[in-house]
Amino acid sequence: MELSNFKLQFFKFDLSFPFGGDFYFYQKKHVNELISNLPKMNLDSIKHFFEANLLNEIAKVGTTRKVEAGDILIDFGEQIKFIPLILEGAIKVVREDDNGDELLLYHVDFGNTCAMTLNCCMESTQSEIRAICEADTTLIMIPAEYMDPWLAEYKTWRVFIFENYHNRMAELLKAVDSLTFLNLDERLERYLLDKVNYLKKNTLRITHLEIATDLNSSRVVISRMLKKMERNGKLTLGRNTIQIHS
Amino acid sequence: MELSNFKLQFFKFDLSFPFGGDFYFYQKKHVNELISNLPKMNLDSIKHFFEANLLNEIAKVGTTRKVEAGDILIDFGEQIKFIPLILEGAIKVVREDDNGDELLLYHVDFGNTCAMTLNCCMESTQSEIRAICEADTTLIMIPAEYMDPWLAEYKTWRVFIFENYHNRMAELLKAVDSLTFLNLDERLERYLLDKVNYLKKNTLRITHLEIATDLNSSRVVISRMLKKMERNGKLTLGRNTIQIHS
DNA sequence: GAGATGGTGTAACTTATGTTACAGCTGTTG
DNA sequence: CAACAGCTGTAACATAAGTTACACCATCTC
Repeated sequence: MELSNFKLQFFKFDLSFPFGGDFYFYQKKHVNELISNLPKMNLDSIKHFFEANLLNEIAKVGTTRKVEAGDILIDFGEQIKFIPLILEGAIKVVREDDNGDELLLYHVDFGNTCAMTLNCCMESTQSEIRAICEADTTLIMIPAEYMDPWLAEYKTWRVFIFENYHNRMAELLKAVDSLTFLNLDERLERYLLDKVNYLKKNTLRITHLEIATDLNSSRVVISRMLKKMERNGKLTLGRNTIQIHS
Repeated sequence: MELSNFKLQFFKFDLSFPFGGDFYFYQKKHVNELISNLPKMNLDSIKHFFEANLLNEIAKVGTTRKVEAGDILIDFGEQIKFIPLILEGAIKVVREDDNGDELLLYHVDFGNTCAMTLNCCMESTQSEIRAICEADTTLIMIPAEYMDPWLAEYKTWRVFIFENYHNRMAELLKAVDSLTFLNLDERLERYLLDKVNYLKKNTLRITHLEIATDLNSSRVVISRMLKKMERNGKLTLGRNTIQIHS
């Protein structure tokens, strides 16, 4: 885990700069300037989400963190002390039962946070999910104690948090729908298209076993279905790769 | 739909009573006094959830509504203009696909609200679910426009809203878990126990077809499983009734 | 009380998915 | 290069759940 030194740098600057509501544009520019000095932290992607004062605060108390593909960001039962705000990359959120069987719930990508995590921040409960990085990911970690006061103070924070809840809820609903109303072959198809979408690649590096795990199925079944899809011209199979024809 | 006249009555009273932060206990009592004058609106069940000023506001802008068992409270695609706060009764939330196939997602009962609905209030989107009353239900309807300002102003409102989100999310997660990791017979068992729990009756008035619909299964299958459970001494079947042995 | 309606029980069959078993292939490691 | 581990393909079989069909009841209506 790499922590940037952004916090300190910003603080120094901040002392010389008495912000007020009237400095909106100036201040915004100021934050951007700072960002440009720090190639590792790029708030650009989120700067339209938040009002200037809040961006300021985020920069002050947040720390950047880089996580590699495959790393586990949050695991079951962990106490969460930071709100993760994703700047870049992609994270998958999975659920597990007592037997260790898994199911992929949904993906979280740029500009979002994990609403499951938010609950934990607000109520100091434990994580009910596991979050795994799918690609190299950059995030800002915001200490959980800011969650509540920012809700009171910043309209854009409220909007952000609620939009995230809404999105996560919609994703969960989609998961329920798939499980209830779709057959495995349809779920598989959706899964692959989803992956193509958020990884922005037509050729996926993945094994049949990994897919089976995500869909809580078995490897043999997935291989069978993939082969059928290949015969139908929907994709091309290779060792560790699947090329989707879109 | 019956609207109480609570709003006006309270307002009259309110004018003669300049509230301030220091009047906490007095004010609380005051609210209770008012409530006792209005058998139809009983804020008792929620009075511990909210700070006095907020209770005050709820009473001012909210209207009570009584809904009968079987009524549809919210339907797919509806625009939601009120936050429903359940005082008494039980509501089930279901999901439907294009073919009209249903699935029960979860139940909402006393002291709770439907977080799905909250999203809609905040973002003026349409309902993704249908909410059906399972028992005669009393609720307070709060106009959606108070959602955001109260978040800014009242800590207890924030806690309430987030707890609700958390609970709904947990329920959805439970639904996903059931669908993924349980067989239909286990889901059926859970379903029945759940029903016993929140209806607080051991003998359920329900048909096999209704159960099949809630579980998105077919009547024949449910009858088969129920019969087996009866043979195993878990319950007693009757026409339109199931008595659970607990 | 005859017919209609809706709820329940059961058998026989189909289909989707999971399981076991095994063979062949690829890339890695000693 | 021999041994091994991990990935893929396929056949044969097992199981869970859905479907169709029909009989029997209870209740309600005319």
